Amino acid sequence: MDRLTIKDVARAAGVHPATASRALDPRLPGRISPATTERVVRAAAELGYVVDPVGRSLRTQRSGTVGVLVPDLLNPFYPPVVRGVQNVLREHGFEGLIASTDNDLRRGAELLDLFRARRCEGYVIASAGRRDAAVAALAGQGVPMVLVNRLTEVDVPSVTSDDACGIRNAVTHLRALGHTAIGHVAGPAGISVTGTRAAAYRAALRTAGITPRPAWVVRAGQYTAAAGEVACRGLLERGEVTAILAGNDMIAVGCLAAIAERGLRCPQDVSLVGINNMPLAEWLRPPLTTVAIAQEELGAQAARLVLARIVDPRADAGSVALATELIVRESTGPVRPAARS
Amino acid sequence: MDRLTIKDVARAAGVHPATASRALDPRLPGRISPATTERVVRAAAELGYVVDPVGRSLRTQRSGTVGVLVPDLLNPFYPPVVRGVQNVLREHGFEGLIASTDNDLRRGAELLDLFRARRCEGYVIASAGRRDAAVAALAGQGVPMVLVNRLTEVDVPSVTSDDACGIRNAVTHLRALGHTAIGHVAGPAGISVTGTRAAAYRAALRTAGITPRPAWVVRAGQYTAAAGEVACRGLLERGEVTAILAGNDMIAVGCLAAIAERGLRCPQDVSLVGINNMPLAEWLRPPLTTVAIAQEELGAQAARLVLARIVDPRADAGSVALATELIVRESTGPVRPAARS
DNA sequence: CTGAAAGCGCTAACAG
DNA sequence: CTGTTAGCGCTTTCAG
Repeated sequence: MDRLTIKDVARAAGVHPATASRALDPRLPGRISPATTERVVRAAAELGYVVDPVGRSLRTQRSGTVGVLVPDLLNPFYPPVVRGVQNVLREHGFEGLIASTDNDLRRGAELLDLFRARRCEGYVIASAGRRDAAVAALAGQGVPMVLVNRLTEVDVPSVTSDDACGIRNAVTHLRALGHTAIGHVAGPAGISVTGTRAAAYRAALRTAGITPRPAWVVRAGQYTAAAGEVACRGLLERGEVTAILAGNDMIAVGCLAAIAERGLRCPQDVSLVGINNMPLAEWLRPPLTTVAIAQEELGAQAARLVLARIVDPRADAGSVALATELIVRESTGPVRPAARS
Repeated sequence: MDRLTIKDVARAAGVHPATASRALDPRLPGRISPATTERVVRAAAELGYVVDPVGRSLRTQRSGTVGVLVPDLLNPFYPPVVRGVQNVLREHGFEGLIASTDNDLRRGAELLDLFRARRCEGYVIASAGRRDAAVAALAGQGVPMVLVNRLTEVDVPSVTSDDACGIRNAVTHLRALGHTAIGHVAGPAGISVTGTRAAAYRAALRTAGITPRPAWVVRAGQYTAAAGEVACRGLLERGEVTAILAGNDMIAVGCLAAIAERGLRCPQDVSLVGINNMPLAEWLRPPLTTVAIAQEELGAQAARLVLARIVDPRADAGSVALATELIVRESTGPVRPAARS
């Protein structure tokens, strides 16, 4: 009942193993007579035969496997991305090997080696640093690879969210509420989204007729609540801004803590906007206004691009930017005239 | 630079491929002369050879792969578990295939088939229903398998948290604050933890000298905030309890919403305790008192048990219950004399 | 201790 | 359209 091979199927159908193999391969249309195909398929079904991927891999030099690298599975941003990737891969008979780099480039390189050892046919990488030697090396070899969310200096096909548009909408929203002194708690340097978002923030301010001031921007050392809290304290001490755009929702959580700690209220004293729309955003007090990113779709698109490149390595998988949506909750409100202490 | 085989290593070292293979196998002590071993190892290192797991698998009939099934990767409880599993597996040269069942038994069965097709050598299953035919069938075949957190009717080695102890501590804590009318918002039926926790809740009450009343217990249809909110409303309407033990943190989030909706304050009017200590617990308003579970350790232990059973299938991997810890935050406080409506 | 040979399960290339 | 043959990369007999 356990080890069922193509030979068993062939014997049951009264044909040669090679014929059975061909009959079961849907990509060979008309190469086998309908009658034979029918007999083989029936025999396989009755016996409950499933191909041994190992034997197949050895012969075809293809593993049916894609490496998926995320910075941190514990960060609620990534599980939906992984889910999107897995679903699409499985639809196409592939399996994703999932790993977390813990935001460590060296660990990422090790994991890529591991994936290579396992003969992954392609890679979905959400953990790339702007300067990521391992990723650049792999890209240089022409291995099918798609970056998600974070880009490298080297040009590699990617799927990102259109943060610039989302941030523009957020600033417009704040401007309409009367805010003109809008701060930004940026994420750590060395990751592309940090720069993208900071630039988009400045551009959006200008578009709204506001001249950005350097004193309005502080940097969090990581995309975590703790780092966000520390950074936000610095911003609040200067007492200039009435609204804050956080680099992402985790940083926004830290901002919320810093705001409360200082005896201020959100949104009465300070309005706050996050980015990502993580599940926890709606459970915060106050529920967080945030720029939603279609995380699962991010993963799904990435998987589709990799698969396309696996099927045809020369297919130039262009990069994609997915639309974002501003989710207005209760952390943003009209500016108070007296707020500029 | 790409396809490097054992033959290449053997040639470089001037030995037969079989010899090279033996020299690189650490489990064969003294079967190969130190000099030869040295030469082969050096050659392999210089060339950058890594074994092809496919060729090895085909020969050894072992895939180096373990299937890992969780109910829902988007539920923040599971990523740490997965991480614990992966870390231990990788330390031992194994790779985990990760999949979410979306709390759907049929989907779980499909995924198990997928894993079986990929020749997984063992399984870590965190998604078992109390009556789970697919899991039971697999267990019956003597395939190495360890359940995490959720148990089935069939007896299978498992790693769980000692919820009973944690809940006892939570009730003791509430009792010390003066609460005697303590409610419970249980999770959905059909999952073992739901029953375990409900029973532990009743036992803990009795231990604290309180006679549990049926009217104090309501059931949420899922372990989600939305379901918790609906269930909790029913409990609050009766107006009997001054404290609530939620079936887990997600349900607790829902309780928080229901409490606020009713114009009550936590903890002044109603104290609340969760279970799991998910990351979001400390970001809630008020920060949630909860029973912490060592999730990563849960996964790590499970992986160790499976590996042990893979190495020696007759090893009777006993079940393990990990200690819990009550994390007291701000959602629990002294009972108000006037609180009983 | 090492070499030779065989074969894991599958499919591509080559007949027929 | 189908059978034959061969070999993917590795390890494990079996000889020596």
